[in-house]
Amino acid sequence: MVREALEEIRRGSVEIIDEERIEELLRAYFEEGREYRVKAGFDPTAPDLHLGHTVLLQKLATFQKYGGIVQFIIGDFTAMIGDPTGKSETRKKLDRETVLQNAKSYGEQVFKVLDPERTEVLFNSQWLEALGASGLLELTTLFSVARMLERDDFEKRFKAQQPIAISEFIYPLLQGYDSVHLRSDIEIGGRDQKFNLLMGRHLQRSFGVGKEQAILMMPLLEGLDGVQKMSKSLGNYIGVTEPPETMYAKLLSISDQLMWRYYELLSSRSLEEIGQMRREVEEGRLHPKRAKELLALEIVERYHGREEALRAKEEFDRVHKERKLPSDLREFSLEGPIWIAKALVATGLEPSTSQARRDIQGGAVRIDGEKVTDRDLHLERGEYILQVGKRKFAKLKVE
RNA sequence: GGUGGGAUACCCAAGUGGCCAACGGGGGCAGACUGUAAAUCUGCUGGCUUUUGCCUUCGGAGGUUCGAAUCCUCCUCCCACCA
Repeated sequence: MVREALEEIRRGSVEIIDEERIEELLRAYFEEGREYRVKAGFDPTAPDLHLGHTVLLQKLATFQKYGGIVQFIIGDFTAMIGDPTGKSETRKKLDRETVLQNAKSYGEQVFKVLDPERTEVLFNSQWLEALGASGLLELTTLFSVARMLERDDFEKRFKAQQPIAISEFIYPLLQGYDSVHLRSDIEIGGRDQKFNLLMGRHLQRSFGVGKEQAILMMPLLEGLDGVQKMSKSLGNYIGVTEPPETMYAKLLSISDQLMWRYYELLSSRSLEEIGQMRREVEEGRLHPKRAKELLALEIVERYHGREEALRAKEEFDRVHKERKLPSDLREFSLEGPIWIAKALVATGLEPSTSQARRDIQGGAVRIDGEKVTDRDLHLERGEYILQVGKRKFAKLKVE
């Protein structure tokens, strides 16, 4: 039992510090039903969770299966500092109302993965405000500048003679203090969080609050491009609130190589099963696209349910396999006669008439399936199906 | 605080009076090939009632000039070395 659970917990992780502690906690749970606390921190800004975040959430959910109570921390206080990522700046404190609103929105997204019954949502301003200047001062005596400078990005910036605000030194201390205050048994975070996570252990030791937390680090999920980490600003993400069709299509567009990565980090299939599939694909007994479909179905189902997932697949196949029109064609009605480039902009298929002209020139535009070659084409009264590239369609009625 | 260097399109980066809507690379979009995969090859990559035309853009504001990303003045920001 313990071994199996541990195996599942280990899956996909980059590094675990003090694995014995986790084993201990699991044993205590299986033998005496004793629960334990697993902490993870999140940004208080408006959440728009994508699959990258869910890697962490799913790991938390695994812990919930085996006796873990998740301490879901919304870092509304620490956000004022801004985690030192090198280029970050001090951020403004969000007002209470916004924070609460964001928290609510978090809940809506997070509980598709987490069990609400086994989750405590906490705001760290609650105890960090109370800490006060003297408390903060005391915290700062527990760690040296030299050790602080060991942190990767601090070290780099220091060597490169780039500025480091003193407040940035405070960030890890506060995050670590969260663990002291909450008596966390385990903290999980991204690989990039190692220093901060270790701070939790250090401070727990300093404060003598019992055994130090174990640490589990998860990798950052690569985005759709397969290279950079998934992030909203890079536009290579799949949001958990995106419609099923979009999710499905995005998942099918990832590379075959990346698919296995997603399988490992996002699928709930066992590693054996995944390994089996992979062998079959390599031996040519299973089409890679089929494997990708299964992955896409599983993930879409998680956020939208079985029916929606199947519908998304059907829709996708209809458009891309059978080359038929999507079922939910957006319809527009315009005064005619109208210049084709204008029509494309009006229907939102193109951002500008200049771009439209270029795409027509490049052979990317079709009307009723026929490639448009005349850039000056005008549409007369009638109904048309406009298409740009492979995926953008609109129905246009010219009056 | 002193001295020097820099700011160009999504990013990097050329360009030092007209040939510049601005070389090249990355990224992105599209086409071919496919499985809307990858790889590869090709085209495009400021906007405009319609393009061998017009308008806007080279940190900001003025100025010189027939003409400026390029020259001058002031301002803002960044970097390096020194203190």
